[in-house]
Amino acid sequence: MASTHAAAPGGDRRRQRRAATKAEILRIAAELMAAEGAGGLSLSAIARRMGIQPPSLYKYFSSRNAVYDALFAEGQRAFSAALREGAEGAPPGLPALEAGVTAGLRWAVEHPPLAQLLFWRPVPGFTPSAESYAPALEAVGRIADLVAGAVHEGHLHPDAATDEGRELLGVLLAGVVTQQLANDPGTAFAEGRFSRHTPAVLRAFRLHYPPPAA
Amino acid sequence: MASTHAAAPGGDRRRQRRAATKAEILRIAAELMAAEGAGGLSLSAIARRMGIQPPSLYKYFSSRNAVYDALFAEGQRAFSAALREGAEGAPPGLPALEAGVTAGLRWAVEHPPLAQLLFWRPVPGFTPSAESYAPALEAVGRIADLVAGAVHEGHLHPDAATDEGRELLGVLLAGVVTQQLANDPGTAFAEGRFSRHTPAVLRAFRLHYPPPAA
DNA sequence: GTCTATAATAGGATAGAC
DNA sequence: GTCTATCCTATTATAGAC
Repeated sequence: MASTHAAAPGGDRRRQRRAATKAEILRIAAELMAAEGAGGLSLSAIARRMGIQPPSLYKYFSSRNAVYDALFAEGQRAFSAALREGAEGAPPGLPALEAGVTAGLRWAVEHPPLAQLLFWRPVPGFTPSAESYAPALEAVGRIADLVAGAVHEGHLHPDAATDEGRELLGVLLAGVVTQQLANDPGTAFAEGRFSRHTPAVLRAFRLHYPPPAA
Repeated sequence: MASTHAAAPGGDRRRQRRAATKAEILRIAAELMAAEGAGGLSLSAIARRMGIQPPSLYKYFSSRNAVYDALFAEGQRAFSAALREGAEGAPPGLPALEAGVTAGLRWAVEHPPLAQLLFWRPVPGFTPSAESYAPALEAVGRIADLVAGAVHEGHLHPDAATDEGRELLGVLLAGVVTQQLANDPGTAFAEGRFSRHTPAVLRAFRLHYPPPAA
């Protein structure tokens, strides 16, 4: 009854090894996307870079799109984590919103291939699976919560928490990422010709939804 | 001395026919990009759709990237024209700026494949030639002129005409186009989940650079 | 879990006949 | 300016030995 997948001695090591190999595949895939463009990923190139033969990759991912799907999920989780960690270190309300959003943008600018996969649709035949899309919805919800928090603290007009407000914020974020990655790639977040204007972008959002009291 | 390329009788017709064929190639290429994604263009597919053999295409374009280059140039010209025509129909200053920008965004949302080629970098090995990039600079200059006009009329703070102001506006435009094409493609400009917020986006820019007098 | 071998396709691009 | 034929390369994916 004791299969190789059960909790037999050595099974954990084997699973760890397998997970490490999958992680290395994804790491190299992201490197290749950075070099060739997000749509230019090929299993052969991954295998070459790893020093193995292409068929071996199928023991870890069932298809090329499965690799994209895993990268998409990983990217969404990392983006969502950046939002959360950025917001955690700041006082609730507007500061948390702006810190979270800034951290998210920084992550995106520092991870071009994954960010392109999240914000654009650069791969012809690929659409994320429902499982991989779940963290995407979580990130959207997280931003919505931060906006709601800022409204609740009286730092923003309640209209900021409407569809219009959330979508306007999404437009601003996507704009920074898009312009930075398309027109000034490889520059650090703080110096990026577009990402350096993140504070101005946040200011625009603030001015658009001033609190009722002010 | 009279070569077939000179102004001999019939030469014009021949040139027109040739230009028409090139235009049809580009039209079909744009259709395929819409269906397969901007990076998914193949000469074979174009030839199939036209009912000719792939090698025949090389009489019109010297390579696959030459097709992309022509599409890029065509897109930039059309985008720039949309800006100009939109601005022309409005009073000078802020109205001209907002009308021009809105017309440009409308064009982008209505021409997804070309807009992706202009705003993103979806094709691995392709970078626009200097000739094709010239209209891009023209479009940028046109927006700068519109901003300067609004400042000159006293409708915007002079800071709007700085690098920061122009880059912020670029971020806003790229954000609308990106979000609309990536997350709600195929919807008309006025109803698009993101493009419908164009007036709000322009308002944010206005509020960010209020005129000194106000 | 790795390999070799191979299928099945497709792609871009060129040479040369007509 | 169109075709056929072809080159060369590359891809994803599967079958089966070890």
